[in-house]
Amino acid sequence: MNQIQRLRGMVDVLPEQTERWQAVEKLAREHFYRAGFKEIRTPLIEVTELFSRSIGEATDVVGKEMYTFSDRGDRSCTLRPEGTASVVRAVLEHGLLNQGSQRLWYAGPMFRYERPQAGRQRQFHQMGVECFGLDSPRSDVEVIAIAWDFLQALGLDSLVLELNSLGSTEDRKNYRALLVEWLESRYEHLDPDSKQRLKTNPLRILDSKNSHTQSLLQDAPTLQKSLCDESSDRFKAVQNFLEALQIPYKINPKLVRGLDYYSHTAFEITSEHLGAQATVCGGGRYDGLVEQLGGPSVSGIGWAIGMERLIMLLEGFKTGGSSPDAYLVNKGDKAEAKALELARKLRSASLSIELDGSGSSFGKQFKRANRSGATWAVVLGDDEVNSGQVRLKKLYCSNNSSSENDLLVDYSDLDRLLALLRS
RNA sequence: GCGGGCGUCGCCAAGUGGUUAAGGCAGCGGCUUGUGGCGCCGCUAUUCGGGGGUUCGAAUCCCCUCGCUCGCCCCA
Repeated sequence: MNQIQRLRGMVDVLPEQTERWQAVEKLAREHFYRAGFKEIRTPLIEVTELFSRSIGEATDVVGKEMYTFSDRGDRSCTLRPEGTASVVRAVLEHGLLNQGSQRLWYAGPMFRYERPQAGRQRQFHQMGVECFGLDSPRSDVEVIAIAWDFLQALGLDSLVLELNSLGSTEDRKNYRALLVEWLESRYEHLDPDSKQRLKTNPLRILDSKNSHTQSLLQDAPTLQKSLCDESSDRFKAVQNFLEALQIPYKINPKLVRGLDYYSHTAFEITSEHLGAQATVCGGGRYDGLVEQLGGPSVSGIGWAIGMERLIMLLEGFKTGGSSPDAYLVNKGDKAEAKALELARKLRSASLSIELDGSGSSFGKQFKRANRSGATWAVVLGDDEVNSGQVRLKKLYCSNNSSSENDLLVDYSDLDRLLALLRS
C-alpha cells in the first residue's frame, strides 16, 4: 500500500460524524455555562515533569503510555495524556487561585501510546471540569451532578454511577500497608499481574479481573475500614446529598482510580454498551495535587468525559442532518457568472446555498439538487439572465417537472427572493 | 508489551489452485445541451494490504511484513 495512511490509533472524524460531535459539544457548553464554569485552554505539549509529578511515576500512564520527545532545546516534552495536570499548572502560573475559588472546564485531544481497541485510541478527546478551593462534600455532589445531568440530557439510559472513597492520603497510606502485608502472606496464590502490582501499585489489585484473585480478596481488609472518622463522615455526607438529589449510585469498594493524585471521593460513570472500556466519565477529588505541584494548599475536584466513548453511546441517535436552504442550478456563461454573484449575496444574508459548479445539463443539476436535500432550487439560465429573473422551484414536493408552477423573481429584488427562500 | 480474529473497487461482498476476478450500493456518463425524485443502457479492481517463496499456473498454499479489529494490562 503506497497510499499514506493515518498513524496508528489516530482517528479521522468524518463529516457524517462531526455533526454529532458538534451537537454534544454544544450541549456540554450549555451545561457548563449554566453551572457557572469558565473555559480554559491549555497547550497540548507540556514539560514531561509536570505529568510524572502529578500523575505518578508508578502509573502506567507515565510509565509506558506517554508521547515523550526532546525538542530542539533538549527539553523533555510530552503530549498531554490527560487534562488535570495542565489546568493546575496554568492556574498556578497565572495566579488564578489568588482570586478565590475557580470553576473551570476544558475540552480537547489527549494522547496515550497504547494498543488501540474499542473505546480506546492514541489520540482521544476529553471534556472535563476542574474546581479549586471547593472543600465541602456538597461540592463533590454538585460536580457529579453536572456530569450526570449532562449525560441524562443526551438521553442516555442504563448509565451507572459508581462511587467510592479513597480516604485521605494518610488513610490510604495506612490501608496500603495493611493490604500489602495481607497480600504478601498469600503471595503464592496471586496471579502474575497482581504479583507485579504488589510492588508498583498494590491498591490496583483490588479491581483485578482475575477471578481467582477476586475470590481470594473476599476476606481482604477493606479500604472502608481504614478510613478515619472524618473521611468516613465525608463519604457518608456525599451519599446523603446524592440521595437528596435523587441521583442513583452504586458503591464500589474496589473502585480505585489509577492516577496517584486522587483522594476521598472517586467516581466513574459506566455503561454496559461500551465493551471492555466501560467508563464514559471518571473523576474525583484531588486535594493534594495543587500543593504537590508547588502551589498553595488548595483542594481540587473534577472529572473527564471520554468523547469517543460518549459518541459511541449516541450512535443510534438522530442529529437532524444539515442540508442547504437552496441549491443553485445554473448554466451558460452569463448565468454562471450571475449565479456566483447571487450565491454570495444570499449567503451574506445567512442562507446556506449550494452552488452547482459543474456546468452540466439541467437534468443532471436537478438530480443533484434533489440529493442535496435543499428545499428550493434556484434556477439561472440564459432565459432568466435575459429577463433579469431567477426561477424558484420547490423541491421534493409535487411530482411536476413542468416549469408552470415556478416562481419568477427579479434578481434585483433581493428582499422578495429572501422572503420566499425563507418561507 | 502480550494473546485471538480479519485484510478482494469509495462501501457491502462472491470467489478456497486453472484461460477475461461475480453481484449489490454509491459515483460518473447517456437515453433527456431548459428542467428533478422512477426506469433503462453504459463506464468504473491488468488486480485481490505489501514483499518474497512453492507451482506449468495463486486472490486462493507457505514464510515475512504492514494495517485493521477484539481482548489482556491500564484508562476517558
